[in-house]
Amino acid sequence: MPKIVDKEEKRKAIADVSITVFKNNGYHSARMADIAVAAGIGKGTIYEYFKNKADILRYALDNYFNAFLNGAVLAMGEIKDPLEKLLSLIDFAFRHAAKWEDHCAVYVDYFGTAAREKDYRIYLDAIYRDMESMLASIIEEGQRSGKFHEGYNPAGFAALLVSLYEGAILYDVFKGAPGNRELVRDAAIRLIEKGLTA
Amino acid sequence: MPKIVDKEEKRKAIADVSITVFKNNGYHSARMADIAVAAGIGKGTIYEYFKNKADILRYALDNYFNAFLNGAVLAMGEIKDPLEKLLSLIDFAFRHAAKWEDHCAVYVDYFGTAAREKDYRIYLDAIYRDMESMLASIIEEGQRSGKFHEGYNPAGFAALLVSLYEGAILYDVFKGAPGNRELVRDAAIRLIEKGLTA
Amino acid sequence: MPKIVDKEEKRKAIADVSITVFKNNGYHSARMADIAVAAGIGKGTIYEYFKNKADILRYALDNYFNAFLNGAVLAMGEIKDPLEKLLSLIDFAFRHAAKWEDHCAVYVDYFGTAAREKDYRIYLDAIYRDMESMLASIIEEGQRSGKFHEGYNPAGFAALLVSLYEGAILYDVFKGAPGNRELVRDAAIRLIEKGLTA
Amino acid sequence: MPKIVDKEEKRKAIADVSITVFKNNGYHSARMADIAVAAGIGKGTIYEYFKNKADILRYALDNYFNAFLNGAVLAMGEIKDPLEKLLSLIDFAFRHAAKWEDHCAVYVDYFGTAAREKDYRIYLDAIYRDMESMLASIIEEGQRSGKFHEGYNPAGFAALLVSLYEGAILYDVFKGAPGNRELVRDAAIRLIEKGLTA
DNA sequence: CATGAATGAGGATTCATTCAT
DNA sequence: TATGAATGAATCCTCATTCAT
Repeated sequence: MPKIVDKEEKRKAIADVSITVFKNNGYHSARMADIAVAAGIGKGTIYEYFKNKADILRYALDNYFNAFLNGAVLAMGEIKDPLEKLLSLIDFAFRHAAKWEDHCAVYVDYFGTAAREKDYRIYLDAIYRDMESMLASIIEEGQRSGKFHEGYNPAGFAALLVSLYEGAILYDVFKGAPGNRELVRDAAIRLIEKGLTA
Repeated sequence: MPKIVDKEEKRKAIADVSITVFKNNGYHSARMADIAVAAGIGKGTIYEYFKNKADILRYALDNYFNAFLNGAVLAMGEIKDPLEKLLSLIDFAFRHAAKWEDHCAVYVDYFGTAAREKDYRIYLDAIYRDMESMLASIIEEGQRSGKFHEGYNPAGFAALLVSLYEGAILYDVFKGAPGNRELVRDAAIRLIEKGLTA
Repeated sequence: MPKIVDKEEKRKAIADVSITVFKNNGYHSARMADIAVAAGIGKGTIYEYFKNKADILRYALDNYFNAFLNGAVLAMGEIKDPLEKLLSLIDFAFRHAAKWEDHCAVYVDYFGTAAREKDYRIYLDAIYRDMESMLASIIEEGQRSGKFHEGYNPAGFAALLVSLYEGAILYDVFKGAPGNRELVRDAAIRLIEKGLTA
Repeated sequence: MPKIVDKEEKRKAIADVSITVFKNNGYHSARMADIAVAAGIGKGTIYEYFKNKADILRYALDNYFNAFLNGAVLAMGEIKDPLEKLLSLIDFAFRHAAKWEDHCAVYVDYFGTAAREKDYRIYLDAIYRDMESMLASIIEEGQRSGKFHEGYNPAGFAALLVSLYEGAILYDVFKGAPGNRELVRDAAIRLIEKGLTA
């Protein structure tokens, strides 16, 4: 089934180009014509691969989220120690944000839409829930083994970690100052290490 | 003589209504007609008080930021102890976010615009810089007095705190789950207390 | 009846200011607010003196046309010789255009409107007819007395003179080059003198 | 492959229709919707061919002016005698005005705009300068050869001719009386012949 | 009389999407 | 499959005019 491969490949290519356009112009201001030009195809052709403008955004960020989830599983791997596992996850998360920088920038627009439109919301909700339960179980694990401080509510700490991550991404998107990401990451890792362990 | 109107009061009233409309529909989707209807005035009247749609957003969030900055100064007051000062600031910040819930929701859209348009960016940049330097000096103070751990880069920790705050706001906007804010806040305060102190 | 004098005086004052505004911005682009500011009165006050925007234009150019007609009669005075009479009229016409320079500039806009709207058209038509019959009778007089060349159709020559005058005004409005008016006037007078006399 | 369209042809078609609409309603009052309906196309389609409303006007009158300039050169052709050359030019000019009657009617609006907006002004200025220098050199030629009266300032006479022409066009637009154009033309030709020759 | 706050009809323009080729 | 010409719904904003004070 070579055709299908081609089709999927072109979908990805168009989505990648779109992300750049979205990043530069903003999702709302970006015109389909801009994408077509950037992708070197006709305007109509986009609609052979995507239902509409929102569909491109959705698809592109699907990839971003899937890569995160897959990468997160890989990052934790067979690590037994909960602290090590958590730190490996955090390390991966920051590397992921750096690698998918453009997607992160567009994520803000996606977020705004997602907060309002039901379908998007449900979808993003599920992702966040996944991330949080993943984190919460690590926290619980650490607390059970006596390595993490008992005072923390696992769900609350998980939500805190997600918040921190989202905030760091957004802030970096806005700032774009070189070295800022690393500064924040180092502070975060140290703080978590010192503050979470029993 | 014509009707006498408190221009500034009416500006504020329109902006307040607008924020609600922006929150519900999103800034981009919200139509000037929606605002006019919600405010119980004619479409044209809006333009007597604001140059354009963006001007309303800007004005509304100006108030939000100014209230934050003023409140932050008040929250720190005469507190000498750096930890107490920091915690008071954090406590205020979360209360501020709760009080200005609608503005927070719209803040995402503002952020997206600000990241792209020069004027907005400069303005928001200044606010962030203010917040960070405020925080960094508290950290330094704590480190000098030996109360805070020496390992932290003050600027990095300040950026982390801002990130965390922004992330918590955004996450809450998205979630909107009752009790979530408090869960995150408590975890944050405990983490900072435990992790930052020497 | 002092009130009426005041009212009429203020009408004139507003109309004069309006002509300047119309000249600078063009009739269509000029806003009632501009006129109010320029006149140092409130927007609503204009409507105490004029029915609407078009009414101001109409009134202002009424004055212009009336002054022309009155001045023309005066310029011809008791002059018996048809050539002298014609030249005196032409001389006056050019001086009138110079004196009412701003009105001339606005006249273009008026003309465009007049060409389209019935009421305006009828009015302007009457003025042109007056001017033409005035001129035609001078030509006929000159031809009867054997001083003007017989070959000219009086109505045709009158229309030519009006055309030339309108054209000179418009061209001058556009050019605005100093000395241009005089150059055209001298050429016109010489041409008419040489070409019209038998 | 999509429909193949001769862009330039369609541009011309839309512009032609627009001129009719402008003539009937006036440029300012004419709505884009009117043009679309008259052209049998969608409103949006106009913008595929023209940047905006002003662009249509500009394009249409570009054609008008270009046709004039080209026709003028043709009309003068290889004619040696300056009087003959001038009369041929005048004859052409009047025929041109008759042929482009609708454009002439719209020309008034263009003129009003051109007198105010810098870009338009520069453009129209250049055209007038061309016409005048063309005419002035004919006058000079005639004077050198002793055929034209020496008393005329060539530039002044050229400006007079242009004024007369513009005035005749405008006056005709306004009058629209049948036979008027010919009456004016005949008077003009006779006057120039008699008055200009030595 | 004078005012300017309020209004909403009106119009230019944009752009996602469709569809004939 | 690819295209881009065509479309019109959608929306911001302007400004002449009204009218309560």
